[in-house]
Amino acid sequence: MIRLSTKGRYGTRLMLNLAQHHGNGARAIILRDISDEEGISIRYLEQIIIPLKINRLVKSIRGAGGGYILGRDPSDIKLSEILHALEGNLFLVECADDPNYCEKIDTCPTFEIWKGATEMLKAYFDRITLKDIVAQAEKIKKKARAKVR
Amino acid sequence: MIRLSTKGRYGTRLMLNLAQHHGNGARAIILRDISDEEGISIRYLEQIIIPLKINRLVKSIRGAGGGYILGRDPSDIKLSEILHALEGNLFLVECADDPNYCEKIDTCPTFEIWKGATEMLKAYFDRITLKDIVAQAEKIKKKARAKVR
DNA sequence: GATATTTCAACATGATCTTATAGGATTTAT
DNA sequence: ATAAATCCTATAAGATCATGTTGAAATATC
Repeated sequence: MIRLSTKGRYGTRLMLNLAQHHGNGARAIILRDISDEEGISIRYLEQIIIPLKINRLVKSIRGAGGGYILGRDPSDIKLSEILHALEGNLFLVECADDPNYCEKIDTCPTFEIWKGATEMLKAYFDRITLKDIVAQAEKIKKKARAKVR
Repeated sequence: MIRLSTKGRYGTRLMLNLAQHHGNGARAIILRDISDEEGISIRYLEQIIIPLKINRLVKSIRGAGGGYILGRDPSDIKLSEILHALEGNLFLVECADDPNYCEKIDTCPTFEIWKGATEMLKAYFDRITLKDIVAQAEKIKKKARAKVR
């Protein structure tokens, strides 16, 4: 299967949630709230946020009144960075990542194909920032409200 | 991880191998030979070839002297078809495939992003035929020979 | 200083998927 | 009849996914 893992999907929603609460001195967000809003267990969120913290995409504030905030402005965080932190690298095949993975790499007719697909995917996720996703969310919300009226 | 499974990779090499032996009344290829050439166990190849057979990308000939041949001409077999047979759908996320997978789908700001990536991947694999991969393999072989001289 | 809140860390567990191997049944050319 | 193949089913190791448990460390607030 070519499938984005739950880590990547849940982590993106986690970051989106933080981005939506981001801005002018807003307080830190606790995982409990994200868990409730996104329907993901706290335990799993705790695991997912570790690589995001290591890659400085989020900052943690310990103790009472603590929580998490974005490490940078949403306009400065690319989706490719989020996925890279969570999924390791985005390579579709092992051999595009590790040259020693397969000794046939120099004569493999399929190598270039997988590599090309990988680069295309990466470029796609490079073009999308957290700010874009927040805007997309706003758009959807507006549409939903318009429908109700 | 976004990763192509071994089924997809091995299956593509299997099909490439058949394509390289394809043409004017060539006899059927047995898995034993593909196993030796590609370094993949026969038992595993047997499993991989089942969906290829179901999707009529290969034809099987049972009994002694039997083996496998391509179901159609290499120029008429798209890589996307091979991967679709082996990987189910190429959808990067479950929800792009199954509308009932997640009830938030209508309001999910990330849905369109994953869907877009999926469509881009599919279009990429749609443009590549088995014939193209055979040509690529020829090119690599020529280069290797030139190097030796 | 005591308490409550929250992150942080190290495991453990079960479910499911992926990867790979194995044994034997069936079909067919010779 | 025999040998050469595909075909079918089972199974096991390992990885991933998701939750749970226990508790330590940090910090705001009373």
